Amino acid sequence: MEKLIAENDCRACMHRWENFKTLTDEQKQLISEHRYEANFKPGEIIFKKGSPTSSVIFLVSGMAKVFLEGLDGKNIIISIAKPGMMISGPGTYGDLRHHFTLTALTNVKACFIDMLVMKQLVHLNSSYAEGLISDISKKSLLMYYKLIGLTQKKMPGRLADAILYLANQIYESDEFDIILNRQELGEFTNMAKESVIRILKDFEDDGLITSNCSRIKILDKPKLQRVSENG
DNA sequence: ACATTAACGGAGA
DNA sequence: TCTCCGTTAATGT
Repeated sequence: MEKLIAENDCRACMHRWENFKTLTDEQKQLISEHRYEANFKPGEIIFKKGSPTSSVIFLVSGMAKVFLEGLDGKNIIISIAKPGMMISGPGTYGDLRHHFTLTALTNVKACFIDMLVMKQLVHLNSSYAEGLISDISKKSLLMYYKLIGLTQKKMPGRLADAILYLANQIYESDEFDIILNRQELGEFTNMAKESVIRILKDFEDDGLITSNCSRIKILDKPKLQRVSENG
């Protein structure tokens, strides 16, 4: 019974997002009273481009992909979401709509926090507000460098970036099972899946990585970083 | 330097 | 069986 209470009280979960540390107990309680959980299977849409930004989302468990729905049904994956990250769009303080779609890559438990409450906290707590701006700014910066990478790097550089991103930011390990398939890896690096396959093989031939199906292991990280930097 | 297309085999529903 | 995925090679831009 004790355990059940702990699981339902989101104060136990609050440490997951850095910025929740700025909240008072009372403010945390406010969030506790305005949050809702839902479970998703791989491939299921958590929210869709165009839908209202009525909640901020945190993954309790699992991973999801954040992607833009471009022209001709072509997607651009902009990031992978995992627990501890705030997932909300720039539409939050704009047209109140999502501009990207979020779908589950694994089994996902997601926590939906009422957007009105999140906005209320901005008024109540200036440290929280600053942390929120900081979070949004970091994401904005990432997009700048992603834009440079996608437009000015060649394919090996882009794929090296993707592998380093997954290793450093997502899995925090140099060996991992990618939850992205080849198609999605292409959507993340703006290349055809056939090119992804060919360049993965090139990397393998050059001793940078080993890859069989979903398992990827980085063998020579400095060299991979050089490929990333040299485009 | 890349995308596209076609074709094939394997895995899984 | 049918569909999805990974892979390869040939061809197109």
